[in-house]
Amino acid sequence: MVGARIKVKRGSALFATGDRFKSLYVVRTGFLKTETTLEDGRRWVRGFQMAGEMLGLDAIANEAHTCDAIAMEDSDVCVMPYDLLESTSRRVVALQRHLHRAMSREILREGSLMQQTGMPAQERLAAFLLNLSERLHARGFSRSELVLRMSREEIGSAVGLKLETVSRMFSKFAADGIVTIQQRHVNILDMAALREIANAKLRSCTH
Amino acid sequence: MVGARIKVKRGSALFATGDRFKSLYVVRTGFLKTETTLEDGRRWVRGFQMAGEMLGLDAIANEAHTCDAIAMEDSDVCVMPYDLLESTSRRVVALQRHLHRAMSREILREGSLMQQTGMPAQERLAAFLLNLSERLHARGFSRSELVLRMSREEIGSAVGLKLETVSRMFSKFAADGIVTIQQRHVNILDMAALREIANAKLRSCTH
DNA sequence: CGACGTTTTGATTCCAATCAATGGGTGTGG
DNA sequence: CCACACCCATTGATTGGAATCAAAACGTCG
Repeated sequence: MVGARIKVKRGSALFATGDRFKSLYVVRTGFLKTETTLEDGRRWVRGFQMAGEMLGLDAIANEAHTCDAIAMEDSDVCVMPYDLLESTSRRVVALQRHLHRAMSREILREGSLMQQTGMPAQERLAAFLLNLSERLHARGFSRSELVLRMSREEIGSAVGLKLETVSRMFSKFAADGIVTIQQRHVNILDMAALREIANAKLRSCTH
Repeated sequence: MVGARIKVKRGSALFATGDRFKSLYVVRTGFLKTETTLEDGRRWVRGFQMAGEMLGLDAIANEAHTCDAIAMEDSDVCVMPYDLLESTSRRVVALQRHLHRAMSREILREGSLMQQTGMPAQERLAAFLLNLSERLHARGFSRSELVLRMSREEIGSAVGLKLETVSRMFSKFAADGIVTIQQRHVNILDMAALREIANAKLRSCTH
């Protein structure tokens, strides 16, 4: 049930904002980001996608892509023509289920990001690191040692902070002995502490 | 293709967080809000739903609702059993399309809310008012005269601000002659100005 | 009328953005 | 191989906008 596979070179786009919607995509190998250009020309990172994750779901509504999907490293992507998905999912219940869940999960993903609005910077970054850690772990990598494929600016853009703030918070985590950071190599030393920071609301209430 | 219709009394819940997912819902008449309880016990409004809008899409992924849907006024809601939707949409292409689009639109909705993260308070509120205005207009109501069915606190919660800030910004809009406000009755006097505020990024670049 | 919930307004605080400068890494060409 | 340039990251100083704290005005309903 898999369509063609295509390679996307680092820095080039799998699809761009405004492209007519024809297919959904699943990352096979590599690492992508999705981003949009705001009215003022600044770019806003909507998410990062790694192996097994789907792209393009937002394009169904208007039959046009609403963001650019850009490879952050040479990537291998599976193309699934949407009309084929439509017709096949009419016959194969499992596929229908899978598709609906993928969409629903995307709604949840955006929602949980939304939730961070209004949270302090350190909580957002803790959550960002934990999320990355989990996703990498689910793919067989170390839970504690991660290599960030994106710049501080891109992280900030994704979680709603400025790059300086990202840098400061990373430094703070390092000073507190929660992580070690060398450039883009992050080592999580104290997972529990990170989790506590990410859910700090709890304590502020227990007070 | 419509299931049963049920009435939800003002203040009571159509569904609650954790409820097993069985159906999607479409508002017939009335006005609902969806909200979740954060770990610290505070409540966070995820959105407001009016006639024609769908609820429950976020529950598909985990077969459980992730928010409470509460009627803000006596409402009339159409219940669509999900397994029936599934099987019917396998036969009726139009329904399948409709469902997919509804999900995709929900993804877009969350995304456009996300976009407001980092915007100044007045831009968010301008956007909020415009959004409400559009949706009411699409349902045959006046574009400029609206009655807010929710409190300042709920508005703030939905757009990521504190109630005092919401109140201040409303006062500011009124002082600038953009709107008149008496309690929850809002009259938009200068739609163009409101739109400019909502897209202020443009000007800050043109500078 | 009186009590409660909501809204407005004011004073102050605090966090992240901004402005600004320095340091570190990487890659290229002399 | 080193020097230079460029990009990215860190750190410091200052500013600004929303949150917070606090109090008063308004509305609604029993």
